[in-house]
Amino acid sequence: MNEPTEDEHNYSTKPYRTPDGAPTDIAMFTITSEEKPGAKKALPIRQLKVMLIRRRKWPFEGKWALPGGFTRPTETVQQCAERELLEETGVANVHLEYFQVYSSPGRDPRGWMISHAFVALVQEQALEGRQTSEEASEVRLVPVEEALAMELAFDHRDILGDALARIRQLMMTTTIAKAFLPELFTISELYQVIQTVVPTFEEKNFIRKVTSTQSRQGILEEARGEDGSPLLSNRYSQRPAQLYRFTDYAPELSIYG
Amino acid sequence: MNEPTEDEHNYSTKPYRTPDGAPTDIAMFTITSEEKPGAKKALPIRQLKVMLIRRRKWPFEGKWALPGGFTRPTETVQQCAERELLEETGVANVHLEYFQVYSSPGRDPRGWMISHAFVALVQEQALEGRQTSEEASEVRLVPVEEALAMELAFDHRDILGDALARIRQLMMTTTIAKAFLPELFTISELYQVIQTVVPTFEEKNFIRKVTSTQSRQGILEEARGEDGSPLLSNRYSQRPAQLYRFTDYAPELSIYG
DNA sequence: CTAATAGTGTCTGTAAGACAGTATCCA
DNA sequence: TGGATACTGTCTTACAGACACTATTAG
Repeated sequence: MNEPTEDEHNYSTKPYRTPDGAPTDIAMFTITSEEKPGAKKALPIRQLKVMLIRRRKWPFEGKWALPGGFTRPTETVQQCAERELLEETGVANVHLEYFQVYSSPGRDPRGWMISHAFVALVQEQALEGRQTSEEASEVRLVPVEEALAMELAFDHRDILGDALARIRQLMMTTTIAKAFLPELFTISELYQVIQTVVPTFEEKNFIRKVTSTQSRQGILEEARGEDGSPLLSNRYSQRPAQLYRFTDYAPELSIYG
Repeated sequence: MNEPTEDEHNYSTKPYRTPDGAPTDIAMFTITSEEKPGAKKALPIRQLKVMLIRRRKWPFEGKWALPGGFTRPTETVQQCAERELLEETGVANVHLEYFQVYSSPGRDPRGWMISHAFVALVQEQALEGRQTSEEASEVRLVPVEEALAMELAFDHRDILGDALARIRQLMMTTTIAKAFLPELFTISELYQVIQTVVPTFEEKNFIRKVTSTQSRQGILEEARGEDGSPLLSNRYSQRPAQLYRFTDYAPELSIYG
């Protein structure tokens, strides 16, 4: 380090109490898809789930908690969250977004801990294999409503509630839905994903709105083959449906106009 | 404390390096109004300004910086920001909103400091008297564009840039404009405030949009006297203008419908 | 009267919303 | 052929955008 040391400037952190750590907590969401029993080629049942791990140590030993861990002096909190997510759940290349700080005195029995909360969004496929690992019993995907009813460690239920509110807001105001969708998707897949995260969402004429270039100014574009023919999917329907992708257009919302 | 101590559980924070502090930094914005030279009863010149203080100690001695200070173990970072704002600038009862964490290693020469950044919005009148105090030379309201061109302490220019982006977004998507306005205001005052924060904002027919109950679903309501007569203002115009107030309706924005 | 701001009238295009009807394909 | 999803046609109402026009009052 070429920086001057603390001593050279008569500066010391010792007279003041300093935090005992800067942990991160990560609310990692995924949407699971399950075939409707009976009907093939029907829209699947989708569920929003959050990843929880079971604590092995004091405090809150045996309780379920959000994954996370302590930030190191050599990394940012974002890097810490990426690292912990990889270490604890084996997941990388996730949409990972900081959203809030939790600093109430006494929130952690281990000491003065100011925690940094993230939301992560990941596709179900990215978790495959992970679910059957040797630690499977200690890592669970829990439906969000169920998780909110559980007694979680620390203030993790508050954090989870806030995280859920955040991704609901993000789902309506940004194109974050792409984190839950393949590169190409049909309109009804998109509609289902939005409804899974935001159950109150309902739009008649959803197709009209989202595909009319004029009003939405093209957040979606039709997928076409090299010869210009439309790309279609019949994963969930008899009649093949047009596939779309998100453009990188990000609409600016306003309450004034 | 009735909590179990660390020792009882064989837990100690000592083996790990812990942060040297959890400071807060506050970007406090205000809009100054100045009468147009010459014309009376004309719309005032409004400017967005940010509060800076001059540092007296190492590091960055003599440099301008955002106000802020170290969080104590007995308070949340929000409470810290409120306290520091009061101590350093004499301002209380402000709209104060957390917005980001800054945790790059090396961002503070004093050690490992994870900083919590807030935006504050305050009306010019709330700062009156403060500007002529004995420390006046050490606290300044600087036009934002000027501040962004200055060499500020730490990473405060980055923080200020992010804070500005944040209040621009808040200005367009929430009713935060009320923090810069009196309880009752005219449509053109509102329009001016929005334009001062977001210079690119331009809406022909602003009155129509913002007062049509149908489309905006009433974020504003007309102010009326006890006898039901409309309350008017001629502060900035010859012809008296209708006064409005914000309702507590908060529209939910969506890119999908 | 003029300047300065506040607001209305009116026209055009287009979107929103509702909903019935048609299209496609599998079992 | 029926069921399931994917669209399209069409109609009504309402808003968006433009812009000329009127209203109010200080000086």
